[in-house]
Amino acid sequence: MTRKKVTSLDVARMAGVSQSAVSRVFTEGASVSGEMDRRVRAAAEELGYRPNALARGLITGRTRIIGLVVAYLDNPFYPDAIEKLSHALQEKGYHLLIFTTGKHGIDTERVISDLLDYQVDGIVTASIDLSNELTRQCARAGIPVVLFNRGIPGSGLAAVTSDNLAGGRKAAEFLLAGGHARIAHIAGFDGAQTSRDRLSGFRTALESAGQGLHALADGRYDREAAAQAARDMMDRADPPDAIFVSNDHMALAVMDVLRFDLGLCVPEDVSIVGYDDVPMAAWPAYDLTTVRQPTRRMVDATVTELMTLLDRPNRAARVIQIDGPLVVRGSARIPEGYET
Amino acid sequence: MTRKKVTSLDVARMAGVSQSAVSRVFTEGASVSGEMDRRVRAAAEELGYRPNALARGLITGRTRIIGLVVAYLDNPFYPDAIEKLSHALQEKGYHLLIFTTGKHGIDTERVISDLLDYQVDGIVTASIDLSNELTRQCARAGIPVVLFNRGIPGSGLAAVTSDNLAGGRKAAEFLLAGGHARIAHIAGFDGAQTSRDRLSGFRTALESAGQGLHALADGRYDREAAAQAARDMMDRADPPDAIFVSNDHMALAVMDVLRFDLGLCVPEDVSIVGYDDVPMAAWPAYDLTTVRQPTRRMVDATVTELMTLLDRPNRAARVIQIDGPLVVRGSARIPEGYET
DNA sequence: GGGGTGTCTGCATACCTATGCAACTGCTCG
DNA sequence: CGAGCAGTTGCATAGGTATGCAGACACCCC
Repeated sequence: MTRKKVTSLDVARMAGVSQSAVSRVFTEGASVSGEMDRRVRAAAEELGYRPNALARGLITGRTRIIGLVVAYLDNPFYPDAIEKLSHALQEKGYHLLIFTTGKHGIDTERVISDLLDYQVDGIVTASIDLSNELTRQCARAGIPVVLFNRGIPGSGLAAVTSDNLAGGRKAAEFLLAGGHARIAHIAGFDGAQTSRDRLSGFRTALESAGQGLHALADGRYDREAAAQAARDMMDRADPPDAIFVSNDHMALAVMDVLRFDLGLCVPEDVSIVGYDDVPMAAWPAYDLTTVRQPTRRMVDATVTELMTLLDRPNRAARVIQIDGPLVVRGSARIPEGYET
Repeated sequence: MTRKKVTSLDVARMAGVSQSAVSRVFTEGASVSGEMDRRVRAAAEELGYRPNALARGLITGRTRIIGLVVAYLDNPFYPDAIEKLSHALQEKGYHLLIFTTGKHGIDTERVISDLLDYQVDGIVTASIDLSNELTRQCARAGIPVVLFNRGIPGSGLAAVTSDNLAGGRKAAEFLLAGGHARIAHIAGFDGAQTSRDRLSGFRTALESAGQGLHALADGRYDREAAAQAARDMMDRADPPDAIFVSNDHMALAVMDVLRFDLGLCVPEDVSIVGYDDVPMAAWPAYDLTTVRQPTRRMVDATVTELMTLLDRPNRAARVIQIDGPLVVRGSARIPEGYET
């Protein structure tokens, strides 16, 4: 019923040449005559032959597989990025092998083992914070790692993020220009450098304007936690008149709480600024002012860095920060002079 | 700097046993004495040995890799499903290798070739309609295929969907019970069986109530197309008073158009019913009445079917339909006697 | 004590391809 | 005309593991 697997040897026999010849025809940069090329390809076509990527990987030591380690996909920023990343890698003949960790990275250990078992050429992580243990293991195996949308300062690992410090600053300047007096922040997860940087840039800008951070809470990159944080903040004696939320995913939850739980108006009662510019931020139901993370450029940088490290494993890993604009919409009071 | 790769032979030498012994220790179901097991594992631990999945796959013919073919991830139903699918497969020692096709499946051919090159054990497709060509190639290679959230009748391929006919019917009955007189539908993509079934169940139910479909448009599973379709419908002399939209992703776009473009109220002016019950459907800004697709159960069924086909490739593929409830929220007029 | 049974182990080989090396061809150039 | 060279090709081997086969061993029971 189902045909036997067809190998390069089968093709060689049919074409009356050696197995090496077949291999060379399908190997880029090998020396093959036009005649040979024609005969082998004809035979291959007829038999339906395609080189076995595994056997190839076994011998070349390069599998053209990139491991993608990801904790969750409910923040729409990630599916979008992953789709683009997969496309970009596919262009270059690479593919993504997915490894999901628990939301709190419990089983990271096992995931890493699996990862190494598959002899992946490189690793991209997203929506996850890895332990030093992992770092060490991958370095030891000589596998390049690129952190996407996260960074671990001092780890020596390559990382691609937006310019989170600048982004936080832009949010602060915008809210200050809007004349807000009680400006709060709901952070992502205080173990994540990305979140810390956004906070740091935000706070610094507030302080240099002579204003302090009015309130601070941890939303743990989770809708429910962010919603609760917002409720708590608004429940205080002097609630904030503006909240910068560390990503859009949480910001939308905060807007829902303000409007539907507390009956407040955005931006009249409270201004909201998010981070990411996910597609939903542009939807009229939210119309969220937010700092854009240039997904495309971040993905391109990730791919470029990865390819570079594949070529030269010993080159120092780079930490790349890509600047993104503040996208002004309707969820925060618009100061004089700002274009929407 | 970076250590050499450590192989089973290295472990064997250190433990003073044969390479086969090492292999057996790491092979489930092989016969090994307790003493041997201990010695080998100790040596393996010390050297940091892990079996090479590629070499293993090459010889066993099973890679424990499942190819996932996906066209787009912007409909949040898919990221959610993929995350669950990845988890479930990981439990069983399998992993997903991603292949993205263009939104309109242009480069399906190349994708299939790549897929086969990697010797995947099985294939899952999502958000995509495959050509018969693909079907044929995979069958020929003896690789089981499971279509997720799509089905191709008569193809003989395994498929897991919700009960789309019943779902369409439920939507119709709900809208009929709500007393709507001009009931329209915005379909997904008329090449997709899933969409056709939803329409068919919907239309049949309307007709058996003596009512016809008031209007019909194709939203191509795309936000923009769906929005335009809604505008066109509402622009007619006798606009609908209810619209059943073939998935939530489009339904949310339709609600945005109605409210923000046309200044209409939902559900007072127009009732909206969606399909999927994506997380956002429950958000208060939309509060969308929708037919739930039980993602967890669909994923479980997909994994089960896949595992079964891996064991017995010749067993007939099954088409599995999983029933999901209508989740009543606030986007459609609620008839007497319905619980919210 | 011998034959049967069951458990472990090692040897040798197979899986499929890429590649170093040597041999061969046809050619140019001195 | 011979040396040298570039371009092709085949041979043989490597890459890391799983597994059939046969041998070794222990054990039991008659």
